[in-house]
Amino acid sequence: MEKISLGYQSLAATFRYKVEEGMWRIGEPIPSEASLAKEYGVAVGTIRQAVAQLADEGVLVKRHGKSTAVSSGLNGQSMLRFFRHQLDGQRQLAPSAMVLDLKEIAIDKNIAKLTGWSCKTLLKIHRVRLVDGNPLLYEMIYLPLPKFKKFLGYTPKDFEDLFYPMYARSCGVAVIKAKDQVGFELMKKADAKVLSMKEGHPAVRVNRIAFDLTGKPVEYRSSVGDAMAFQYSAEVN
Amino acid sequence: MEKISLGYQSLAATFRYKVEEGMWRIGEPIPSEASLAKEYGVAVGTIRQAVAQLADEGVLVKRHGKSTAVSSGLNGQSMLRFFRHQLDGQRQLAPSAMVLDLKEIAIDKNIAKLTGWSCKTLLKIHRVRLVDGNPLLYEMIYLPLPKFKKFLGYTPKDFEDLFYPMYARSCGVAVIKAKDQVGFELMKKADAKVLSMKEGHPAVRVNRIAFDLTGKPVEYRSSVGDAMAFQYSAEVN
DNA sequence: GAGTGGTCTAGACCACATC
DNA sequence: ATGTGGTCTAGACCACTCA
Repeated sequence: MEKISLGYQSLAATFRYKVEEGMWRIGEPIPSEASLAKEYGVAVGTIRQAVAQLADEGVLVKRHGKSTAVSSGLNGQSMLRFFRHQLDGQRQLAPSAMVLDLKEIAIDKNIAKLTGWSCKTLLKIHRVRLVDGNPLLYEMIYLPLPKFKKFLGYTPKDFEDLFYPMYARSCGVAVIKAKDQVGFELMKKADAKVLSMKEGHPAVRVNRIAFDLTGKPVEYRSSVGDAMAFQYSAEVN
Repeated sequence: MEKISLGYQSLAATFRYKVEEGMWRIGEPIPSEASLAKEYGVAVGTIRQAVAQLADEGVLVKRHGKSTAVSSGLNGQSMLRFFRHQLDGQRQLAPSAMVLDLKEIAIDKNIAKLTGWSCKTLLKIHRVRLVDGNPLLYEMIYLPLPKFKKFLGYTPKDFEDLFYPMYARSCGVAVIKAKDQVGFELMKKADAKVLSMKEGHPAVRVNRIAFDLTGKPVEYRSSVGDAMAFQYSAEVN
């Protein structure tokens, strides 16, 4: 095994590969910087630079005093917090979620184009997100099917409130990034029914593509809710 | 002058201070890393770490082969690109902007709360952003007044299409970050008139607070447009 | 060619978490 | 006490920009 690698960028690529191939498993610690330095025959500082880059990308997580680990991904609370809730004094909010339906479908041409997925079938999950029992968001979630086949045997009540941690635990998929597109439309009949609203009511739609550790799209999600209750926050840099 | 500073974080704070106080001026190069190392009696690597942190924050800009400089800020095209334009084949889009009005006003209580500004008066600028001559966005821009007093003598036609570079050049203010809030409402009469639309039409409102090199709010902007033509993109990490 | 930042080394010592 | 990552040093050499 000759080493062609030169420089911390190649090392970073090597480490990224280890994560992709599952040699470094999600949520688990990687070898110490000192041992990696020995293994690759470089100075510790060089290892540190490579690790720092991956930590920047969200692939690795550094923990002072403990080992560096492969990221387990976002926790998935990132959707509901975008709604403005009518603040009833200091009362606690009780967000929850409910899966209405799941089924295997043929891949949608539009979704295939957006995600670049080459699989033949998808798992389509309908669910509602609620606050204090009131339905706020109606979500359609599409997952590529070889990868998420474990969910095929699930029933609606087997799903947890937060999906992303469940992806990590059950399917070995860590979501570390997502791209949202926010648009407005008039509510369709089917959506209105689920949300107990009138057809034609102003609605917001958020289409999201979520990415895993390797930068590949692993989820497509289309959510609809009451435009009047919606507020989206973002930073521009 | 004794040095109490220890570590690259203190150095970063020192450098940030130099930028705040104008000792390092926006758009201009800072001393080389070697000379800074000598000046502060630390190793070059330590200087590099401090500089890297500020570069990360967008305060400094590194340029391989040339000197590191204080950032001149964002270029301000970050608003209009959020609309979906009906693509007429491969035709080029021609975005532009027009200032309708500017005046000095007493500070708005709500804006004061959002920005933390303690000044007494603001400059309020109305402008329209157009694509191919069609009004798409109606913006109200609020600027704190000691800082932007130079604009008091301007007439509408003195303003350029992109505001942020103009802030930098004319007022020494570099915008490097902003926070957007996207919400939905029904169009008010005054807004509808400017945009050639009907009152009560679905409208999107984007409220933005823009921050300068020192992290202080320097602009409040409220923009309204046709919700049906709007699309907002953001990344979640 | 002179000056800048970018990469890398081989150490030292510090700060934190854990046993 | 041990092992981890965090900070720092004092060099060396490389890569880029520009006069």
